[in-house]
Amino acid sequence: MEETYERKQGDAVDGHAESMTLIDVARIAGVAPMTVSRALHRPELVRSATQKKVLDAVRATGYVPNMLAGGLASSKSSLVAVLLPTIASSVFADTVQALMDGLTAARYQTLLGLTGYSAQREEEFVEAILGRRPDGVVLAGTDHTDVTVERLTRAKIPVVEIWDLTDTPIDIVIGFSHERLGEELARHLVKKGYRRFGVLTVDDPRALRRANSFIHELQRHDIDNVPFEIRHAPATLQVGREGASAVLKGSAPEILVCSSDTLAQGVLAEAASRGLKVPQDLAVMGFGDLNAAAHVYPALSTVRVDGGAIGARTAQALLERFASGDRVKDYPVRLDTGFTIIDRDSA
Amino acid sequence: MEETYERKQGDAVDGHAESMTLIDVARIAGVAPMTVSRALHRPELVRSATQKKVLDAVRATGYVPNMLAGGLASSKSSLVAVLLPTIASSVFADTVQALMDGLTAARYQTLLGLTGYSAQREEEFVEAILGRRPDGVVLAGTDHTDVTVERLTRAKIPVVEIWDLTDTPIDIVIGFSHERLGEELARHLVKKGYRRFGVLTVDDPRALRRANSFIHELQRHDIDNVPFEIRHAPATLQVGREGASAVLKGSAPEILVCSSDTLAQGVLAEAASRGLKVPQDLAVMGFGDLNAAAHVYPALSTVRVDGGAIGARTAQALLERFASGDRVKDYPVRLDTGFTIIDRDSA
DNA sequence: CTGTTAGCGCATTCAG
DNA sequence: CTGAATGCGCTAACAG
Repeated sequence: MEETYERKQGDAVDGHAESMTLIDVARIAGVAPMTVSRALHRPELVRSATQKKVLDAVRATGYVPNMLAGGLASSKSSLVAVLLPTIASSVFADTVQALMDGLTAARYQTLLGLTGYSAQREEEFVEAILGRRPDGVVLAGTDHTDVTVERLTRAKIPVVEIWDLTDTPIDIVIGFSHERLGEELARHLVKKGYRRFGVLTVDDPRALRRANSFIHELQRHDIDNVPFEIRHAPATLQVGREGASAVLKGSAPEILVCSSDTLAQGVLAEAASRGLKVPQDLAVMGFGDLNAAAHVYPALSTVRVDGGAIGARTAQALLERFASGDRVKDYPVRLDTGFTIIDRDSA
Repeated sequence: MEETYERKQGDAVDGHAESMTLIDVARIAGVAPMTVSRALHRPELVRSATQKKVLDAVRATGYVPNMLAGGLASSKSSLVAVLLPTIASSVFADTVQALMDGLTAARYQTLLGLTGYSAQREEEFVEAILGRRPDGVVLAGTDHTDVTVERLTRAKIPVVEIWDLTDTPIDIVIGFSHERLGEELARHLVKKGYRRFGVLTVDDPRALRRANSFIHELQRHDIDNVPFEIRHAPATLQVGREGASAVLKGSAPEILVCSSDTLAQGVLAEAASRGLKVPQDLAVMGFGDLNAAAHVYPALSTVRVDGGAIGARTAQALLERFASGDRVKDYPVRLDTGFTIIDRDSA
């Protein structure tokens, strides 16, 4: 019981904590290594007196469990990989925040990868990240390379595709249909009486799909030759302003539909500088309402999506899978988080 | 040489890739496990014929190296932990993007933690994250709990504190002095002739320090009782608008100094709705210029900081440390990235 | 250039 | 409730 250990107790605190191991702690606590492991991870299996000895030893040594070793031994990494195109566009900010809040509360950590809208880079990230043996993977969108899909499928871990919807998810999909959004928006605006449209979008794939289905639906209502301006992502105020200028140069739309609120705010600035009244002279439609822009610019219309809900649901879905012990897909999940058209127009 | 392995070559591709190990690959390639490891990580040490055999076997099996095991054996995780208050404020977006670009190019992966401006949460994150044995840690700011500093110091890995400056960094610090910024801005504006100020800030610690030193410097110029409005982070357009309204209720400043451009844009919206001309009736000062807002709103003044440079320098500093093999601090780095006052006022 | 031996730090599985 | 044996998958260090 009374192990003789040479270290001076007082000094142990300043010792080489980085080299402290479970065995060191066990020796100092006078118990077996396995008991230390239990005291740390499953305290209910350990007598409280033992528990105390262990915790004292942990504090004295500054021991930090090595999760590489733990993960290797248990085949559980407590890691979730998240692959996003960018965080610059802030479209994903709420989602990431909610997702990480949920995961962190359950003691999962997050490995982040920024793919820049490139399926190729996504593929490389997936390969690199799978090497960490994450317990789950979250990725934006549903367009991936075949290799990406195959690797993810093989990994036999929960995979969540977010911010989009598909009938053939890899595993779980949580988001909304960008095609349907484009269509419904077109129908809504046509019904309001608009006939002359303009479209301003960045080259984010999902934004393009919204825009294409929007324009396609307009065509079904005999509205053709819609001015269509595409700019490189990320969407900034300046891109919005310049894009508006470009659209207005060749046409005189009643309403300019933008791929994001940031773009729409840039359009607002351009309209103001031209003395155009919004929405009377030019109506402006954004997308996202993540910063509640529609509250600040009462003339601004937008399509609101709940990024936070997507993140929260994603965390929830993952945690359910983890808890169920089924690391493979036992049931498909396809969650439509929907969207809301917020219309401030007087048309 | 000619190992007899039972698996049908063609079918191996559809095999249980998740259970494939270095030994499986070695057997199929007809070499020793160590040779597979070399072929994968240090190809220059392997004859190209051997190299080919190994790569063929890797492809055939869909083998994905287990970095948990590799990290455990080599004491190198190729992981960098990044702790930020939030990504919602977008202040860090450019920084993170540049940082990750640099790290990814060098095959380091990023573990992200969102602390929400809480030193306590940061402390918990540091403990949890150190368990992964990251090769480096990046954290925002220089205000940490004693425990955080002690743990980080003990870890004996490069630590970079960013977006701030201090004379007593844990290890490396890259950013600028928020105190100096507040002072210089105050002197600049006083020199321009302003006498009636208003301050609108969110409760981000660094924003508060800028605001406090700004106000303190004003006092040295005999300007007292500056209206000072503090709102909860994150900074949104709406917070800016409401905050402006609050400040303008009790005073009539010539210039309203805001803790971010987002806030400033909200102020612009409020000014517009009140029919105030900017900057003639009310000048507005932002901070960041990360979205190049100053290009879009010519009346908006701001203090520009280069978030991307901070991220790029951070990646560079870390990679240098990694390359030098010195995991401990061999030389202190204190890099002032500076700031630029962009003044659009006609005062 | 390639193989062998040893062990990284921990958790699983059994005994007690 | 606690302990001992074993191995997770890989790489360092050496030997050839």
